[in-house]
Amino acid sequence: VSRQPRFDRAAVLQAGLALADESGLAAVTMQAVARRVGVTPMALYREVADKADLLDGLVELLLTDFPAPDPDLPWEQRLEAAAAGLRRTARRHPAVFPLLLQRPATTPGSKRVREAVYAALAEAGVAGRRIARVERVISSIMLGFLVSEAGGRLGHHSRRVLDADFDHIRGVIASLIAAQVQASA
Amino acid sequence: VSRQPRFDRAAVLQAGLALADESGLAAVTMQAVARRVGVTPMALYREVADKADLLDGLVELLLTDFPAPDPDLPWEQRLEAAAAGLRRTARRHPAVFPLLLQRPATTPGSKRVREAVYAALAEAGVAGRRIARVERVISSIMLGFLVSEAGGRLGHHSRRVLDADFDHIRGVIASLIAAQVQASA
DNA sequence: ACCTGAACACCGTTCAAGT
DNA sequence: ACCTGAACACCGTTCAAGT
Repeated sequence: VSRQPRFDRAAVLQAGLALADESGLAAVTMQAVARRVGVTPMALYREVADKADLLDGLVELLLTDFPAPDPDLPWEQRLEAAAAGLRRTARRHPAVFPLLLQRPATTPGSKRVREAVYAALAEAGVAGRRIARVERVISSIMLGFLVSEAGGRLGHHSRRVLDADFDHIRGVIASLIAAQVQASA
Repeated sequence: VSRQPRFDRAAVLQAGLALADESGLAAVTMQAVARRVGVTPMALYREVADKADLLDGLVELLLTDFPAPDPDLPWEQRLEAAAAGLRRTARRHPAVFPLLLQRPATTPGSKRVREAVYAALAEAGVAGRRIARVERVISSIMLGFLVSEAGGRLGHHSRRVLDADFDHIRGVIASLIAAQVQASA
């Protein structure tokens, strides 16, 4: 006689993300998540190995909720779409977003995004042996800016100022790619 | 009759930094720091407002222990020296370093580094109205890479691979500055 | 099979008390 | 003036027990 479970892993992660969005990462405790799910803290351990696993799950949520760009678009627009999507994710989940920079990029979600960038770079004409490095440099630049922006390191500048900063970052990445295409010819 | 204190703020921060270096940020608890200082946890509250203040102090330690470049050098070499110094700090204190990206850059230590970059950019020929933005972009790029490297996001690549990545980042920053000098002329 | 209650070792922080 | 002891509300996690 198997009773049906009253909640699943998705519900746990959803509750954790909501808490982080509302009250910061420190508010994501096993007890608070459990209360939100409507269950005792110990029940969470069925869906989640421990707290680190819960946090890993939140990062994964950010990465997978984030839409894959339409593969029919030209590579420039796919990269633009990915950058815009990542920025939207950062703005929506500023408390969790910095964790992206502190965990190994080996999860399915981060692999999926990385492969999309690889494909765009190959299509742009970057030599195969250069692609992995270019992706590491691009993602470091992009995440560095977005975490700075989301974490408030840059101070409370107006949206206009931050948008202009973001445009500069995009320009830097575009000319970096152009230089790599040149070097690959 | 004023007894002389058995420890000061510097000793508290030093103990906290040592713990972070040896065992990670999670090991920096008030109790562990106190044990290391040789005192009860409550005694720390004389030197430190609370735990957040302790962590702020660690970030500040990183920023001030970091050497100011010789002002007689040409601006290119001052920026190179600053980049190299920051990378050495990141490698020495990988657990604390990511916090640099998550706290407002308004402390004396971060102001000091920022002003040094401002001066170098001005000397390079970047227009005054452009300087603050260029600094925000440069520091985001640099910190994004260094936190990725220190935090292990990039995986366990060899030192040679990471050095080459770092060279690419330096190149990106150099051509960004060149473009801004051009636009300022 | 799924969830809970009780328990453990720890955490940050307060406050009155000791010297 | 400087530090401690006792206490509080919380934390992550375990394990045996309930249904």
